[in-house]
Amino acid sequence: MVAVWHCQEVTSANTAGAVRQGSLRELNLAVVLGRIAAAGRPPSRAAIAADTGLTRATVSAVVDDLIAGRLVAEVDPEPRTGAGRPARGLRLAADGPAGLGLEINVDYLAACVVDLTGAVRHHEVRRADLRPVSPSEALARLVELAGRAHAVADRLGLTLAGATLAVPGLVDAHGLVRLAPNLGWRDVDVPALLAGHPPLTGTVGGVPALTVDNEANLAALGELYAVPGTASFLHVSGEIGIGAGIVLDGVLFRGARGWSGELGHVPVDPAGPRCRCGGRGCLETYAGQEAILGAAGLSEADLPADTAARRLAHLAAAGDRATLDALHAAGNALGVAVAGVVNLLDLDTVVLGGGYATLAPWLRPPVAAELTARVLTAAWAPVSVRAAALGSESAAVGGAGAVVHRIVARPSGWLARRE
Amino acid sequence: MVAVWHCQEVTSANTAGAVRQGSLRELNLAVVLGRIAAAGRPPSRAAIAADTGLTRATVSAVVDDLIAGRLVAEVDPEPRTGAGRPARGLRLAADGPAGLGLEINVDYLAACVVDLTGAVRHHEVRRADLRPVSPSEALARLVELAGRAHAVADRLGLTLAGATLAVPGLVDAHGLVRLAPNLGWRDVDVPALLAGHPPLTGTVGGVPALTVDNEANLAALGELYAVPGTASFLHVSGEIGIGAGIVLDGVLFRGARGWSGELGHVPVDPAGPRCRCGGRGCLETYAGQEAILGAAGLSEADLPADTAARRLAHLAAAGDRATLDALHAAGNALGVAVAGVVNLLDLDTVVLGGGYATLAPWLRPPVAAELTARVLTAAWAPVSVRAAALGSESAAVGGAGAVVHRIVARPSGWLARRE
DNA sequence: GCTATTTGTTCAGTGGTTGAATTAAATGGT
DNA sequence: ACCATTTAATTCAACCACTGAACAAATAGC
Repeated sequence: MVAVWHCQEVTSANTAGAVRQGSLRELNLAVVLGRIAAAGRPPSRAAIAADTGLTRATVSAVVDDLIAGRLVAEVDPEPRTGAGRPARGLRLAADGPAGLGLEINVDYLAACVVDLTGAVRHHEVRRADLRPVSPSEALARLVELAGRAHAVADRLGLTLAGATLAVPGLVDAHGLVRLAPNLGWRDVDVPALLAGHPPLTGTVGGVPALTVDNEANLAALGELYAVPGTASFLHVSGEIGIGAGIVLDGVLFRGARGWSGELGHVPVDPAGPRCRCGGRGCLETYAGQEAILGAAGLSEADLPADTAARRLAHLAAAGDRATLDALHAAGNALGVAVAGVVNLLDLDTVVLGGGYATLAPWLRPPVAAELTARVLTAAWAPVSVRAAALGSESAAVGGAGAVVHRIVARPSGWLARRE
Repeated sequence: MVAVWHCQEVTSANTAGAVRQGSLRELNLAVVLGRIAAAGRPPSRAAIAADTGLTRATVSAVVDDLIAGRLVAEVDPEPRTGAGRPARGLRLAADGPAGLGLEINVDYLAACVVDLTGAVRHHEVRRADLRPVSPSEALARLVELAGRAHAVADRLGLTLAGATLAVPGLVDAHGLVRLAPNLGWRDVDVPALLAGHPPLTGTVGGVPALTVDNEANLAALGELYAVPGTASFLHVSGEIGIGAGIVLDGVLFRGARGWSGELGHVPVDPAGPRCRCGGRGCLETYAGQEAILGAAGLSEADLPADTAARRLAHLAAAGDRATLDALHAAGNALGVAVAGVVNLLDLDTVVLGGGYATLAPWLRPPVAAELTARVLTAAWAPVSVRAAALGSESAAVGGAGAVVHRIVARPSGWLARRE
């Protein structure tokens, strides 16, 4: 039996439920570990105590638990000025639990290992056109990559605490891929197909070993973890479809059924061309990959899927008029749609990810212009538009990051695991 | 000194910070009170214990505190079948703290008192055109209504625990009304103008006595409290502008700066008429009050502001062709814009509020049709569209409800108050 | 070397939950 | 009418985790 949870941010231990005696320690483990994770430089126990309001005694006890559980390590005190016993710095352990990030996309498979500190310790991409490959065959190849990642993690002294698989499609709460149009998948029961392949089976520390999630969502999480400081943003992911990952206050917003983020079918012009969704003038018909390629005079058949964005960037950099115009038009349409979202949600940052990251130099100006013109509060608080910091690896890294992020947010689960 | 907080949902006691010894009780007070509030019929201590996982001993102790603090009352056991000592039912006290809801709008002032159970115990509306009236004069009149509400609350044995003022405009975190275009207000410091007018001054139980918030936000909250069961929805409020209150998992979403919900300027047609925001073809130019009136052949000057929606409804009910067409067109545009939001946020319910509530019989069909056509997941999970349950009183009631809701969410603040 | 200062640990004390035993109040069978 | 049964609520010793103060450790400055 394979247990799979839809990847879900665990913000606090069990706020919803009752608070038992032991929850106190459980919550404070999370609080202290969170401070260590958030701190710029390794904080001392005393600093954490002053910061949280807990006593130094309590913080020491909590930290002992965290060190015993290999979540935190002590570092030598950094040279400090002034009198007093030097503090021992605390930082997240780089040899404790780690997350395994996996991705299946149209033209590649990827696996990576991210440790508690968020560092990518291993990364492997295997290019291959997966559209003609059956789901079970694709997953079998993925298991190979996962196995190698597992071996590398062992060698580095890391313990894999869970895995997240990114797929370009709608995923339900049980890890069932409802629809991944570009892969040609429909109702693929990933957990069932992976049954019996550790480390992708069973549970780790009470949490299912594998979660399956949408690629755009995980890419947004990757961006969140990679660039600390921006807690709320819209991550627009331009591929064949256009997905949006919405991060609000450091938490990925998923919607009632986990199907949020469909930006491609926001109407841009009701009299525009017919869209495959049945509507007219959806954003996708202006700023989707096919639309941009078409406007630039290229046909999708000309080139492998993975190089579309790079090909366009190459042409644009060379000054190709048709391409520049196509990108400008796409940027305008994107700006119109994103402005609506920004007005609605009062966001202050827009991140161009996926294929758009490559094209950001040409998309950013028209997008920013539309935002300035259409966002009501732009005069008071300008909206910043930037390219994603991570490249195509963002979804896998985001998935792996989600695993370790969950441990940091609720360390008690990891500490209570049977070794 | 008047202390004002921007109305903010307090979801849990102090999850962000450290958990002290006393927080345990603090959290469990909230948990137990929350169960009592959420339960359909008065639950017994034993049922709460079974439900939360706490022991009956703990629940009894917690309930004692709640009863002593006049937040909970015991009711006679309801006739039950089967053996065993009958349970004593627990319900929210109807004679404890209450919330004062106030509203200043273009053509009326309103005040209401809502008790802990959510019942509206007092409601007064005073119609008057407030556009020519200065802010201080308008607030002076509001203080009169607040005074009467205070007197009524006293007579009913209720203790006012705070007040919320709804205004049709942008409000910042300190209660400063940045801009209320339809009132003609700009940078009005409401708390300063109300200084010295209890019960609108100072703090109650550690929480500022008065919070100021946007009317559309509070109307959405009113809907949330009035119709239990729908935890996530989009509340569209059609007045001169078009505001959207976004409720996600029972929490009003406010955006980074509290300025979320601007739906009126979602683009519907980039080639459409110019909008006062500077863009083109914004939703407001199709489904705003003026637009509908214009399309129906009426001019705004013809009628007082408050009757626009009712006048349109009257004409539509009488079968007036121009009005029916105008409403149909507005509904279509609204449906297009809302479909984008629903796709983005994966919502399953849309509530037509404000002026749209009156016009719902005519707006609902085209809105629903557009949603069915444009929402990608509509085939799996249809989106329900319905009129708001509360009428024009929704913002005041929602504001008062927010006060008592805050107490239910964190009873320790109320219990710790100096009597 | 001595004092001041800051860090981290030890330890008795306390608040709040736990779990079992006890009391309370009803039903149902004989 | 009486008693066993059943469920509700309270009482009480035990225990767990945090508190606060005292103490030990480690450094800078004089």
